[in-house]
Amino acid sequence: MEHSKLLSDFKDVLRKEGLKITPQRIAVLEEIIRDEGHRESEDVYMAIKTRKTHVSRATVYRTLDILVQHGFARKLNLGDGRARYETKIDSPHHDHIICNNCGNIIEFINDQIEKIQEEIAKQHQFKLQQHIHQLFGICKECQ
Amino acid sequence: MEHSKLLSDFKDVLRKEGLKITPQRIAVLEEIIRDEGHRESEDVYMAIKTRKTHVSRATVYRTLDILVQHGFARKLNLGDGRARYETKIDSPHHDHIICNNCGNIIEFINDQIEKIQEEIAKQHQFKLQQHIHQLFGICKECQ
DNA sequence: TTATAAATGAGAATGATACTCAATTATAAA
DNA sequence: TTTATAATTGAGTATCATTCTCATTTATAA
Repeated sequence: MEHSKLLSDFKDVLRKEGLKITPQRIAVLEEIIRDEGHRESEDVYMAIKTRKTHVSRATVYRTLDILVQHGFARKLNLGDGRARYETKIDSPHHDHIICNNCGNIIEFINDQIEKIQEEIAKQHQFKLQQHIHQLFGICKECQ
Repeated sequence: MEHSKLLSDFKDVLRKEGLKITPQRIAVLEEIIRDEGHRESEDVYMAIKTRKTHVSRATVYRTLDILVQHGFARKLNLGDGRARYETKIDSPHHDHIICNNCGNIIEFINDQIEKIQEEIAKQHQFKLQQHIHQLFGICKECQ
């Protein structure tokens, strides 16, 4: 999606929610839609500081939450205690393969698995809301 | 598996690893093979204290690690910051469906998904080691 | 321009888990 | 059975990501 469209969409969301448009919030959005992969909160914080925008860790966390809640970002839990954030704009649903050695993350999507998941949920009379599907192993480079 | 067999298997493992057989370690094993579902470390700790065995949280964590490392228990990460432990004895591989409302956990296994996972790993030239597959939704009782 | 409610940020709080190290204990050897 | 000793334990401290607090600052509507 076009950068300016995205920015104005975000501003619209903020306005609609009665939230203020601040340089910090814009900076976090910009950093996430930069689309540089699966970013930790600390990464985003440091990147913004490097770009000379004054921001705090608290605000980064708070803004990342807003982005997730409004569909601009996706939050992932890789089980290592640090959340990762990735852009959700122009990025269809996918799951992840993670290298246990170098930490490299590859995305995958499989329609058949998605369908089977729905069936499993139905079998157990669950109303499916989200899922986590992560494959862990050793990537080509690390073998 | 028979209780006494399990106990002696555990003792064998400890001996083989040069680890000592202590009442605390036995107590943690007993608590896990009780098979009362997906236990938090704190649960296990409290249960052991209730049974009048002197133990500390540190030892519970340390022993759960030993159990996981030697195939007596499985550790799961449900993304809420607290690890869960379940017996792995006589319990074939399975994944989990978790209710977002009441936290109830149901196990599932699907061979087709397992097979597809292997294919996906192969496609990306990953040597698959583990996977996490969790479905989250609202269970029958909570709808 | 002003009034004000919301946002920010520095630092403290939190909570699960890991670490430290002195005291205790299991075990192998005598 | 006793002894020597290396491993284990536990109380409390440390860690680390994240959240919270609240005084100060700022965006925005009037």
